[in-house]
Formats: sequence, structure tokens, C-alpha cells
Amino acid sequence: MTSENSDRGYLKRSLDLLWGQGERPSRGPKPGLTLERIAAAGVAIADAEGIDALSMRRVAAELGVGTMSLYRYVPGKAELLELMIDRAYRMMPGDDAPRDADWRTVLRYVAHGNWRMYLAHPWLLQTSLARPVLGPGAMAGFDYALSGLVPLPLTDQERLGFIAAVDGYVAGCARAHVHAALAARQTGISDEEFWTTHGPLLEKAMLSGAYPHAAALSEDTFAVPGERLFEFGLERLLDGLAAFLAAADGGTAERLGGEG
Amino acid sequence: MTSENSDRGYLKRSLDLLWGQGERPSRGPKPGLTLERIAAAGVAIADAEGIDALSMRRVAAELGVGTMSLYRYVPGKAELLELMIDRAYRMMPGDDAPRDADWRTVLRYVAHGNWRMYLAHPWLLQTSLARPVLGPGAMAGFDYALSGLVPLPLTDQERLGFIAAVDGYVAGCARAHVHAALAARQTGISDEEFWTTHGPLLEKAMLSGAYPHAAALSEDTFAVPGERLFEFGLERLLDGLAAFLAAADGGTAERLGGEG
DNA sequence: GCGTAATCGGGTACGCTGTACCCGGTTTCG
DNA sequence: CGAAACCGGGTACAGCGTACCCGATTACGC
Repeated sequence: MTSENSDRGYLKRSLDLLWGQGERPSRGPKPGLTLERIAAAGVAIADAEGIDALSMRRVAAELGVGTMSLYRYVPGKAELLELMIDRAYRMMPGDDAPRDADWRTVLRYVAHGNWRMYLAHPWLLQTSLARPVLGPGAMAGFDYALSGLVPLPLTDQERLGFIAAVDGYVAGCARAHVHAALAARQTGISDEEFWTTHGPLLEKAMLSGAYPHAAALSEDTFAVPGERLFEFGLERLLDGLAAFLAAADGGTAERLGGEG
Repeated sequence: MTSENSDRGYLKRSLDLLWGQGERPSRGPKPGLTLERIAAAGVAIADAEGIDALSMRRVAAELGVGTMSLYRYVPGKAELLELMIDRAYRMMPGDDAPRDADWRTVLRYVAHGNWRMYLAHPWLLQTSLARPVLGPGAMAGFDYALSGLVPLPLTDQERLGFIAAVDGYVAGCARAHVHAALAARQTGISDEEFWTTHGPLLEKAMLSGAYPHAAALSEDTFAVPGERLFEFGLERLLDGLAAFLAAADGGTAERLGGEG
């Protein structure tokens, strides 16, 4: 992963790729590949075998071309990853997205949709992007979330605040959840097996008295599924946003930004 | 990054390292290094030069030893990373942590502390762990957060829900913020420069009509600093948790788990 | 119609990575 | 005082991203 990319043209090329600005030159043979096919192949590999299995050689092999041919379409692996990410973003909003619904329904859908997206493409949370991807897929998701907030008496900065809060919460929760799920797959050790094997060691640490509050927890505390934990916090967050809305309506809220 | 670790002893060794279970054997020369020094060197490199600069050779060079000597102390790079992560976690809770404070003060401190931690060690959010680290540092932070929730009339699962919600939110927000900050450093392009250079392209996309709500946003919408966005959402989340607390007290809440 | 410029496909090679394997020197026990 | 156990680390290998280069292919200008 070459993230030390000091080429100043890097970003421009990357955005051009994302937004399909490259027009075919007139001369020369026709390209045998498309960005679509390359990105799709990358996503398929990352989904099936994990992000570590993604290499330029592997993608090229999947497409039945020479490794260096990929560089005719993509400046480097970083840009390929950005294409893959924006492609994954395209599943939001889905066909089942509620339209013209109230803000809470929309944000809840966005949260659940992103959650599903992260579970379907765990590598989304394992990548270390140089800059958050600003491609068509990401824009569509953002615009949809925004559509639910337009009728509300908020400033634009507050609307962004609502979306950033939900997106941040989902990404953080999904990260924790996905890491736990990947662990089971990669090590071949299930959660139960993990606890039966290593419970004693951790229990010894508990009994040391260094973590009195954790030691006092009931046994089934960690038995709650990650998804349920996610839902619980999500509803709390939405409640908090609702409370802000009420306070803003009543004039008692500390507002964010000028008039929207 | 070798994450395809199918060795079933991997986890055990890793936890043993984290909890310092390895007793010195009687025979043979004394080790010239310690896990502490190795982890500290790794953290120093990752902080200063980014996670991509972290390699076994680089760490060994930093310590003035041969590359392979590290493998006398650490089974592999993955375990080194776990040591580094738990070491970073140790800064939470800090010396300024409020003790015996109300739950909101404690959770707010946890959130801000984790935020500071992620900004100080951005690589924490770029790592793809096999399993969330369960070392002494992480436990101490968890126990502290828990301490603020003990007096509340909640089930243990709800207490976990509170902490998971805050931790998740902070991690997600910090991830977005850190990626943006790293981008500026790595590409040498400031945020302003980015927008002046690539604003036109994105503006063209806006004017396409595909993103009507985003296009209608006022110009200063994205001018709000990431930290302020973080604070805004955090207070909303804490408000939502407070609302749940009130509802639980009033018996109108949908509870999580059995009796705590 | 044809020379030529431009582009595509991709082979070779370089410097980097994690780490398996092995050997020699050092320490301590029986 | 052997012998067992352990430390340090050199060598080597497979795999990575990609710089550089060259032959084949295409379409434009004349």
C-alpha cells in the first residue's frame, strides 16, 4: 500500500476516474478493459478472499490480462481502491429506500443500509484512504440522507451534523462488529471457542482487582449480539437528534452555524 | 500485513504477550530487549512516519538490532501491532480523568479522551485487526467508562450498550476526521487548495441535477471544523442516552437484557 | 494508400516486504 | 564439565507495487 503519494496530480486523476472524465483518444487500438470491469473484479476478490488478497497481479489474473495492463486504466492501486469503494457505495440508497418519508425513517434507513453495506464489504473499514472518497456513489447516498432533512427547520450545517453523526456512529459500530466477525473467519476460532480457551486468562486478570467494575459484570453481559447493540445505540442517537429538533423549534437549542 | 493467520495458537500467544504471561526461562543468555521497548519503537515510527513505514526491518533498525531478533520476542507483525495498540490505549483514562463524577461527565471524558487518542495515533484507525484487542490498556479504559455507569438503574447489557454507542460514535467520527487530516499531509495539498482545484469538477456534478439536495446546500456548509461536528453529535448522543435513562426510570423504556 | 503519431498490451526488473530456516555464541543446570 | 536451552541474527524465498521499455495495433494527415 503506497500511501506516501506526493504526486500533486494524484487527486485530480483519481477524481477524474471516479467521475468518468476521461474521453477516449481518437488514435490507437480500442481498450480491451473498462474501469467498471476492473473495479468489479477488485470488489469480487476483496469480498471473497479479504483485502489482503487484493493485488494488482491477482486482479489482472482474474481478468485474464497482464498485470501491467491495469496501469493503462488506473494510475495505481490506491486509485483502484477508490473506484472499488465508490462502487460499493452505490448500493446506497437501495431500491427499497423510502421516499418522501419523515427524517427519522430516512436516517434509520441510511443507518441500516450502511450497516448492511459494511457487513457485505468488510474491507471498506479496513482501507486506509488518503481522503474520503467523493465519487458518484458516495454523493448519491449523501444526497438521499439530505433529502430527509430538507423540510426540517435546521441550518445546513446542522443537517450535515445530523448525517455525520449517524454515519460516524454506523461506521464505528460496524468496524467493531466486522473486526470480530473477521477474526472468527480468519483464525478459524469461533466466539465460543475463544471464550472457553481464553476466558480463564482474562478471568485471572479480572480477579486481580485492577478492573473492579468489569469484574462485577454479570456473565451474560457480552452475550448481546452486535446487531442488537447497534440498534440500541442508533435509537438513542436518533432520540437525541429528535430532542435537538424539539429544542431548536422551541428556541432553546445551541445552534450550529448561521441561518439555513 | 498477514491477516490470513490460520494458526490456532496465534490468539493465545498474542494474549499471553499482552498480559505478560511469559516467564523467563532459566537457561540461556538474558534477553537484550523487552516487549516494552519494541512496542514503543513501533509506536514512535507509526506516529512519526505513518503506519506504512512500519516494518520489522524498520523497527529493528530503530532499536539497533538485527531484523530477525525481533522474532525472539514477538511471533509476527500482527502481534507487534496488537502490543502497539494496547500501549496506545493506555493513555485512557488519563491523569485528568474525573473520578466519582456523574455518568455524563464520565462518558464525555471517555469520548474526548478517545478522540484525542485517535488524533495522536491515527494509525489506530488504519489497522485491520483480526480481533479487537483485549489487553490491559483496553480493559482499563473500559473499566473506567463502566465506573461512571455503575450507580445508574440499568442492566449490565444496557451499560455495555451505552459504552459501545459512545465508543462506536467516537471511532467512526475520528476515522473520517483522521482520514481527511492524513490526506492533507500525505498529498501535500491543503483543504483549501483541494477545493479550489477540484471544486469546479464537483460543481459540474452538482449542476447535473443528480444531487438536488446537495446542490442546494449553502456554501459554508462544509466549513464547520471536524471537531465541532464531533462535539455536536456527541451531545446529541448523550442527550439520547439521558432520555433512555429517564424512560427507564419511568418504566416506559424498551429494556436491553434481564435484570442488572 | 501510406507514413506516422498515438495508444494498447504486457514482459522484465528493482526495491521493498514478512518470515522460515539455520548456525554460532552464551548462559545455566545436572 | 558436558549438555541442554536460549539469544542474536544472517541468508534466502515468495510475493508485492510499479518504473521502464518494446512490439503490435489503430486512425489521422497528406
